Amino acid sequence: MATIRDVARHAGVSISTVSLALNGTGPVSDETRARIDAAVAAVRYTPNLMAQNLKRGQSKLIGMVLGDAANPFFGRLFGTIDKHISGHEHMLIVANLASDPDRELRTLTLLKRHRVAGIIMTPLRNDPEFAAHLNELDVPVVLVDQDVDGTALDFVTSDHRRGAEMLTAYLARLGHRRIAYIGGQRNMWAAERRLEGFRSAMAEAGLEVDPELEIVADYSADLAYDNVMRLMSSPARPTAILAANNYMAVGALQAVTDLGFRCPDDVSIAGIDVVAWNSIVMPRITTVEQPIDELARVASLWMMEHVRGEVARIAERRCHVAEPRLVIGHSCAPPPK
Amino acid sequence: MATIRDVARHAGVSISTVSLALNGTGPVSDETRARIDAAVAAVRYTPNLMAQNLKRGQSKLIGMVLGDAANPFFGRLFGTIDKHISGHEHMLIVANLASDPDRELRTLTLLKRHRVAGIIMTPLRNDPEFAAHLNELDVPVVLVDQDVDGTALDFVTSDHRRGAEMLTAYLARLGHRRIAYIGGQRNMWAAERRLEGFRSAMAEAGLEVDPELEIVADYSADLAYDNVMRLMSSPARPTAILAANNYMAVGALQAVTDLGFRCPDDVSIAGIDVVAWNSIVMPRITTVEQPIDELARVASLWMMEHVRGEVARIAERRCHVAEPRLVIGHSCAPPPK
DNA sequence: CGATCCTATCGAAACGGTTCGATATCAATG
DNA sequence: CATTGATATCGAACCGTTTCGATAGGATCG
Repeated sequence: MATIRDVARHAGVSISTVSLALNGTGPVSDETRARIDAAVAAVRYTPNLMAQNLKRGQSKLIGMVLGDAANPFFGRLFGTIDKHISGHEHMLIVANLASDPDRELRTLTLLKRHRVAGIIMTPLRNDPEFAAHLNELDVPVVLVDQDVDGTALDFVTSDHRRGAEMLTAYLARLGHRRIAYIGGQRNMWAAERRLEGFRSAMAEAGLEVDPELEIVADYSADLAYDNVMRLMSSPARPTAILAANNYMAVGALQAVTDLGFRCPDDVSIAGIDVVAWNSIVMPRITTVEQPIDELARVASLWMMEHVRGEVARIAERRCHVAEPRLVIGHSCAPPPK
Repeated sequence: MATIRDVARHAGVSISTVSLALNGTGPVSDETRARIDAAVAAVRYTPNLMAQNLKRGQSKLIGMVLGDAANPFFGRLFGTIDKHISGHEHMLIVANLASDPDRELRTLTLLKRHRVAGIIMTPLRNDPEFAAHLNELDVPVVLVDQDVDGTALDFVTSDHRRGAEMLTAYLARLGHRRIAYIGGQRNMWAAERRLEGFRSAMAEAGLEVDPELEIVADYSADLAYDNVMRLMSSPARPTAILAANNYMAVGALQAVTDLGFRCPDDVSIAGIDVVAWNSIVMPRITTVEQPIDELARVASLWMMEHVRGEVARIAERRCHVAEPRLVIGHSCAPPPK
């Protein structure tokens, strides 16, 4: 592969002159510039970014760590962030955790070895050991969707608590009293916020939470299916089910359908963050949507500010909390008499 | 950030010894090794991959170019490829074309500047100019899903033609004679194969294709919606609709539903590659599924063979054609009397 | 006309590693 | 005891750039 030396030789100038000409730094006569351009084309020169970055001390690479690439939420998040980032001749190194928290530390280390200019991530873990690693990483990080307690990193999220509140309050207004909640892992930040929102809205509506109806299903459709099967087979079954993410809403609807119940006639179902294909799900599920584009825009913007050194590393952490949007579908109705 | 020099100074040895010890190349006494390990921990040394790669002449980065990150097909493809690749301490630089063919060349150039060890891509363009660029790129490339005529690059795909044939034949067996086909862009490789499959299966069944019922909707849900609205409003409306991808199947079902028709009673709908949420779409759409995991596995395997130099650049191109799977749902029935 | 200042170009030193060819030490060999 | 061969370590060159300081020629100035 052609190097800058080949260009210099071909154009009959020194390599420093080639560098000056190509980067537009330093004065170069028009005639020399023309000869260099011709040489570049002749030897098919493509600057070696690894060498440039090594010399400049910073790479034009930004790490992105996704919780689960198969989930459309992350696909849209990545796509939109890529749109913003790639305009600045940067590129994204993307790693997929596949919902496995054990891969998280190893992934961060690998990204650091690549000397990425920054990392945008949706963390899975939220514990002191992980927070310590994050703090010692010495690379700008913007967290998206999930916070990590004990760090002072920029954080962009939608208001998970408020989203759960909106849906719960909506179900309560319809007259439901026995509302089941299918939640995510207990130690994950967003899951905790959603659970808080559910509980607070229940209390606000003067309703009691039956511990039997508060399920932890780890964001998995299968676990949600099994649990809803069990719940709905009990005589004290709920009249409404609130699922904390899109997968679990799918699992819940499937279980309800398989048991021969009709939704929303026999039981109402609402879900958080049911994206994309929701438009053709019958019945269309009532949901709160996360404003993914807004999250991506702010995260990219802040990351580029870090990369350009426009924000001091020690500066106070920034938080952006986006408002979720309640989308009424046809999966909720007043409870059966 | 600590360099190998810091480690050497701290351990009281030369930098070459540190390198030999850390890479396990060359003999190092146990005592020295221990001192070096201690020094690494003390100065918090992380090897600079940019420097290593520069010296070694090859990066541990593999480029991945996605047609449209928001489409779950690409999310799952990326996730599975990442699983295979990252086991070999490689990482993926991912770029999203967002269905815009104009970004394709620029993206490839940028990846080449990063000196990626190889590129896995789902191309959008299929024209001689693009093929020429690909041939001159001088980087191992594995194409997935879409071929580019005029190149001899490794190619992994599912049998698009056969998938369309299976669905068409299925509809014909149910008794449909007026079958509409909603296709993708005419110049895209996979779209052409699917169209071929539709036509061949129609001929095979002794059915005539009404040119009015062969629609090009560019893989867009909105265009499919508009076109199906028009088709179904005509007196000579079809009794079955075959959509060439998941988005268009959704658009078609939506249009049919909005017009007050019932599926499958009034009109049957089948789609290619309706993934993920299909399990709760009511009615569940009959579809052929692409074996994404198989595509990802073979593509990763071939790429790693290229990276390790196990396959000559001039070798004959390899093609892997995976068999799609017909998944019968509830969206198809015999035509109304 | 000598001093001063651009302008255009160049040589050489980095950047942070790897690796090849010394060198030094020491036990085994004939 | 001189030779040989491991074993452990080191110095220096190199990967492909950027960039700083130096140089040389020509125009401008007092």
